[in-house]
Amino acid sequence: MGRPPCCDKEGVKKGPWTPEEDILLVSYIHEHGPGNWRAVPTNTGLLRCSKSCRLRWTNYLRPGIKRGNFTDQEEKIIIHLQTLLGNRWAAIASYLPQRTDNDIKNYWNTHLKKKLKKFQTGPEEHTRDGFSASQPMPRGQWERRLQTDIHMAKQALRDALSQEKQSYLSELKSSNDYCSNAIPAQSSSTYASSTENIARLLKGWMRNPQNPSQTNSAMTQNSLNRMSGTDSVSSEGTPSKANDKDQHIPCEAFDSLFGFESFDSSHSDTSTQSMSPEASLFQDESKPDSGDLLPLSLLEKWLFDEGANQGKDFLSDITLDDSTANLF
DNA sequence: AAGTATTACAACCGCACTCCC
DNA sequence: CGGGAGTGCGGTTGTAATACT
Repeated sequence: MGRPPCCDKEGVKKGPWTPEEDILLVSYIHEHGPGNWRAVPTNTGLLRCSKSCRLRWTNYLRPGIKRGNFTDQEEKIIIHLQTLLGNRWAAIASYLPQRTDNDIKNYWNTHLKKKLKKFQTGPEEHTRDGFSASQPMPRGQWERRLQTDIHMAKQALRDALSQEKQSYLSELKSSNDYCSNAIPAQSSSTYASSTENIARLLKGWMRNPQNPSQTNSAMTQNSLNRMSGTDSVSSEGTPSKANDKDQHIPCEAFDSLFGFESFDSSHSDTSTQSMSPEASLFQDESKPDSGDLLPLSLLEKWLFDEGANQGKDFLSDITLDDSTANLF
């Protein structure tokens, strides 16, 4: 007898989430916290399977998610880690706390794969020592590999870190001003946390609740995104341009609606200490160490930690450049 | 301007793993 | 210890948006 489906196939809605569903889900999680996904559809009245709810939360609604373009820095890190870990997107994502594994996976499949192919005109995709990305090694094996390869990882990542640190830091700094200031014009990479997603979503939704094109179930996620940005209409009714999409988004919109402080990653530099309990809860639920640490320093910390585990000679191996060293 | 191809990404599916009874 | 439930993860698909002809 096979395993029963995670939910009844009948009466379960599929496809893009509507703003109403998002709001239901977010408010439920706000109240009860994430987890026990099985109970979510029942308790919220959502006609979604528990899995779908979890996915929606972890991939889109969860606080601290950075969306939009990947920076060169992130690209390099992903490439390095993919080389080391294979398609272990969750593992890779854990070193890019603001990105979801799904996001990274998509980005790899749509961008990086092609990019690498351009450079690797050779036969099989990479295979440093015979392991192909399409044939990931067993877990125990790759962990052992990872340990033995830590030196190489360190080297590769250090290269990426030292090259990109400055630009990355300035970018992070910019993103930290997100709520209080307009997003910098140079920001081709959009930082749209779930807070903004929902806030914008609500803004548009409440402004035009009768607009069937925006509120009915046919509304797609993409249209949601547009509502939150490209296609959004300012309070004066002037359509905003795509490039303006991240400007002046008040985090307070969401806060006031749900009654808790913004758990947006843009406030992450203030750390969970200053967060509301709810926000902390969300942060805790998020990926390990998510949000509160610079992804970059997280990575470096990882390197150091790994190094510490590897043995004392590891650290002596590291010759960080000045800018990197100053981080600590 | 219209049709077609390509790209991007949200969401789904199914297997694997962990935990609890 | 075994089995079931819940969850995590990676691969894949569907479709809207965009680019190209």
